[in-house]
Amino acid sequence: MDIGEVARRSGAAASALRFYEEKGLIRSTGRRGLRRQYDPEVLDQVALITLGRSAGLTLDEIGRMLSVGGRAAVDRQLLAKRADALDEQIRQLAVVRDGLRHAAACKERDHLACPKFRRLMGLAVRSAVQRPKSRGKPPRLVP
Amino acid sequence: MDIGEVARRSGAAASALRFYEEKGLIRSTGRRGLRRQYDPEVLDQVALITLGRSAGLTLDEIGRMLSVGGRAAVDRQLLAKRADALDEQIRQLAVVRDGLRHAAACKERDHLACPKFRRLMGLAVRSAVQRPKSRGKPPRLVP
DNA sequence: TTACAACTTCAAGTCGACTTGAGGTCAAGG
DNA sequence: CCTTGACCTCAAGTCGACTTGAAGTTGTAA
Repeated sequence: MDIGEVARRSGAAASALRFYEEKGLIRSTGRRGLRRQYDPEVLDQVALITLGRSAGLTLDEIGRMLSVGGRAAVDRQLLAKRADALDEQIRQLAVVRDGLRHAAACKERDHLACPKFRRLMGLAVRSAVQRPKSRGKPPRLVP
Repeated sequence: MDIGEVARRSGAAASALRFYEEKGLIRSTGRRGLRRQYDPEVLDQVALITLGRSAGLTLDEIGRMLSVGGRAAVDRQLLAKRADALDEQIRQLAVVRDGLRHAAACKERDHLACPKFRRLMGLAVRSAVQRPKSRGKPPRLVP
């Protein structure tokens, strides 16, 4: 397949696909003339990348996860560890979400005066402090 | 309070606080010499900013909520929408986590070839040709 | 009074994930 | 054969939220 077809079928821009390839997240099978050719299986990989991106993972993280193809038990440990880290990240996001949801529902005029909100906010802040700062573009939101 | 104390107590860097002030998200009460002075209530505002940031709001959005009077004029719709977006993000993270966890346990060398993994990832079922036609409920297709 | 830590301003740099633009190549259809 | 549109490379630009660095000022403790 040409890059254009991959783009059409995956929803990712051709420029993004070139970028992924440059970063080693996907591979083309060769060229036809100048043009990159891709196997259909690349569609799965791009889908995985897209999924990871919308979950807020960086391309580096995704790359690391993709690259552990059936290797040793070391990698199993690594994978399990990453899953645990995701659990933690999910927990933190849930706290923030609860805070937001309460703020949206609370009748209190000034949210900063609501004890419940303040408590939730405190939690969110504390967990935000110890989290690595995520820079760059925020995750692509799925509407 | 000096900016340094606000930084210490809020967890935000002094440079970030100056940045927030420049953007109109917080206000100093004046100067002592050159130095900005802050009221303690700025701590609440910074906490709110931090909460909003970790929920994925932009400083502009947060600024709009903070800008009306001293009270936080929170946009409930926006907050609810953001909470929903967080739900979605959490859902996607959970999918990735489950995939990782499965990959850690699965013997398959190529995870993309494993049906269970594919199902977890919500990937389209591959090559229907080589699998027996199932009677009963057709698989739910993920678009 | 002097040292110095803590501030100040302003410009420029950084990070991640791409996008955009200029200028060039090429395969296929008419 | 010629056109055309889809591709190519490479450099630079973009966006948000800060950070960093240089160069200067000042409150305060010794």
